Amino acid sequence: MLKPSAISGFPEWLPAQRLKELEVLDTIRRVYELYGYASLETAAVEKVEVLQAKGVEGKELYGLERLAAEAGASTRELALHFDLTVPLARYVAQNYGVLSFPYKRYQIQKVWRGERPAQGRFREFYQADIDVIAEDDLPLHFDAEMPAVIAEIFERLGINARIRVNNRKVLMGYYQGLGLTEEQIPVVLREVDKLEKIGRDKVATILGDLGVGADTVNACLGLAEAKSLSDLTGLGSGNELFARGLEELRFVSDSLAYLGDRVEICPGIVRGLDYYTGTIYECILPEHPALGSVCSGGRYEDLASEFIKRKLPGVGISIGVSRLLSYLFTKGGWNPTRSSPTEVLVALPQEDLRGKANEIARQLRQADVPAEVFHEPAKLDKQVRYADRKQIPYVMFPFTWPETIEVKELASGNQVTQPLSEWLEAR
RNA sequence: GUGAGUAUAGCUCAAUGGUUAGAGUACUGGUCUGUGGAACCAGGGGUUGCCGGUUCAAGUCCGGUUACUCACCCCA
Repeated sequence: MLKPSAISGFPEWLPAQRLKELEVLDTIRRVYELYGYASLETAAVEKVEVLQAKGVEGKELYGLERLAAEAGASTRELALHFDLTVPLARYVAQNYGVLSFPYKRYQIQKVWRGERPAQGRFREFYQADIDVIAEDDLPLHFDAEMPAVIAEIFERLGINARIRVNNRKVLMGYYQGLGLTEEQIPVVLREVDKLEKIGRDKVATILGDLGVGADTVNACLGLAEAKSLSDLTGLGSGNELFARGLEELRFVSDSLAYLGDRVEICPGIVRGLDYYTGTIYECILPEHPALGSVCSGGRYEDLASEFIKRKLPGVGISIGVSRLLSYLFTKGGWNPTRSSPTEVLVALPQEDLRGKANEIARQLRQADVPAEVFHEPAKLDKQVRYADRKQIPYVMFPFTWPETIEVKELASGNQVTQPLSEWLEAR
């Protein structure tokens, strides 16, 4: 017999958790659509050359091949997508002629990454992306829309989250103004990004070891520790890029003022992917910052230059749904108990009541109430216990059908006898 | 990729190198054939991850291997 075992990094939820996951996915989808984004689903598989077009390392990718592939056949052509942005770029380039721009799409799919799994970090997980792609110019309007959408989703889900916004131009301009070279900037950025995690002193030491002068180190940390727009005025040594970034950041900040402290301007955040060129986002849970970002994204100047000779700027953001759920299930106090969508269990006390039980269930379903009939005549305690275990809220008994129905509400233990139509109305 | 740890019943874990590997929990049945959560009783459930070695004797010691977990790196 094969031993069943979990594959590390490939999460599988229990029924109650999956139900919750669907709720979350539905909420995300609903809000995305409320803002006018259209759904896109792309193939799980892309050509390796497409996936690597934006400089992704091969070791992150899971290749795809037939187990019984003929000897000599090339087996390194296809791989599972590791994010949803690269497939989007390919798709937009391919369908450029028939899409209307700005193209607003959402995409909720699993992605795969060949990483070592850890708390909140998976090899297979859901991402829920939205992006807007424009031709030539993309108004800043959309940079401000991203956090608005995300904030609304978190609000509907009852999750306390903090969306942080920064701008790559601010970072690049600032560091250029300090006289750092093109080679130094990415390295310095990566270290500065650890400020919150390892503390000011350690970052200063590391930067010093990289050959950055003491004054410059202080200046780097000065930007990273800025907490608001006003902390930035007077900085930047007159650098033009910095000034433009600041302008953009101000526009976004002003547009999102109504969200209060759910969105904060945070010049310390960096984001890993280097194709971001303007606004960048990340999103943390204040109650568990160690989990890392549960949602991030940014603006890029040119989505699909590898695939098409058109300038297609975009801005997008992606929710790490699996990471978010893993947190909510373990530390976030979400302990879903409902393990079935059934709202009413129709009891089947004896075989000769089967017709009545089936009819009750049919009428419930017609009224859009998920209902199931117990699968065999059995003692009623067993049937009620079944409903209890699955947290099915109601059990109906068919004895008095069709005039009335006996309904037991499990949470309270109360039982009433009334016509089904009355029960449906009161619901 | 680097470092450390763990592996025994479906799950959580016991068992000094020594009889037939136990407990809690979960499951099934009963006490209780018109109604859940409790209690009590009974029952089923194991190639101790895998391969090899040491020993009269290995769940236990040693080597290897695989998987999993945690931290780092990085990211959603």
